[in-house]
Amino acid sequence: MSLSSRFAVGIHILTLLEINKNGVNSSEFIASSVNTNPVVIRKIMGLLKNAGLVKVRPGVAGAVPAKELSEISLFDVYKAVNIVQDQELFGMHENPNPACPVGRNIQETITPLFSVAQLALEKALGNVTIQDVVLGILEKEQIK
Amino acid sequence: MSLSSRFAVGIHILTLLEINKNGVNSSEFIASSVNTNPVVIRKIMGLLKNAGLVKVRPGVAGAVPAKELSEISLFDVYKAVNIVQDQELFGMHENPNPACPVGRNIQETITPLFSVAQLALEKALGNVTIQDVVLGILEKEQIK
DNA sequence: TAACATGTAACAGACTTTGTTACGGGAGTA
DNA sequence: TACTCCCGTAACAAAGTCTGTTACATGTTA
Repeated sequence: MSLSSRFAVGIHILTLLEINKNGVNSSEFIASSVNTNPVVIRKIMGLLKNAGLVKVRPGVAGAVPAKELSEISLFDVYKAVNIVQDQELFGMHENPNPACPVGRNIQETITPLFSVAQLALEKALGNVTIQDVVLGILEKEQIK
Repeated sequence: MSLSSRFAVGIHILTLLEINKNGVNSSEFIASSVNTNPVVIRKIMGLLKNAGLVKVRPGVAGAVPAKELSEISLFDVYKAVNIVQDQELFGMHENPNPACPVGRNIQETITPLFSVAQLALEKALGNVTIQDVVLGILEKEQIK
């Protein structure tokens, strides 16, 4: 089971805005790089826009970053594209039996433990920026 | 989007084995505590068994832990119930365009970054044991 | 006004999870 | 042996999400 690829696509989009900064980054152009439908890109772009990561205007072709890419972390993108809610990375079974000591306490016992793990994940994502991804790609291109 | 509740159920099962260690932990009994179908429990129990965490025998009612609960971490359970594969916590879009510098490099650039985050998550899970969960539940029972 | 891009609703197909029923086969007891 | 209980597993259905598509309204520019 994997989390939605919206996250990876969001990173792809932002990275592409930089690599192709001299071109026009329309949803169609981006879609051809990601290899998907332009509507998929527009939906994700909308999420990035709501999060204040990109600027897009209806009717005007092309999106641009709303911040320095070195100030957009993978965590920002992860939050923006909404693949996981707070405290909800790990699914919980509903309505365990309140007549059982385990059933009536398991949720509040486990929740903070799950939270710690989720926060560790999110912290790791906060340590990397889109700029890092851009540099990684440029390096790989140099080598080739 | 949340990861499968099999993980939470697996923890519930192992915890219950301890709390109800003087009783017979049949799939039906456990199912009533978890509030699900016995078959769901048997399936998850099979995964725990394959991972060497519990002992169960066909035809014989009841499961018992195969190790000390202080030596079973949440990470062990997480691996056992198979909610996430290695390097696959975050979904990736397939077949990005190889004609684009971003498309042809994004996967290998992102994969190690995702890996670091996933490992941080898993490490956090490794720091907690089922015994900790058992103690947490006992504490909550004392207070009430 | 014409041409083009974004924003969004609506829907379909694919996939996974969760819950069920059904049944084969092992284990223990009378 | 016959009976009963339970685990193991296959098969299937319902529900939910993701991903991709079509269609169309709205906004912008020439």
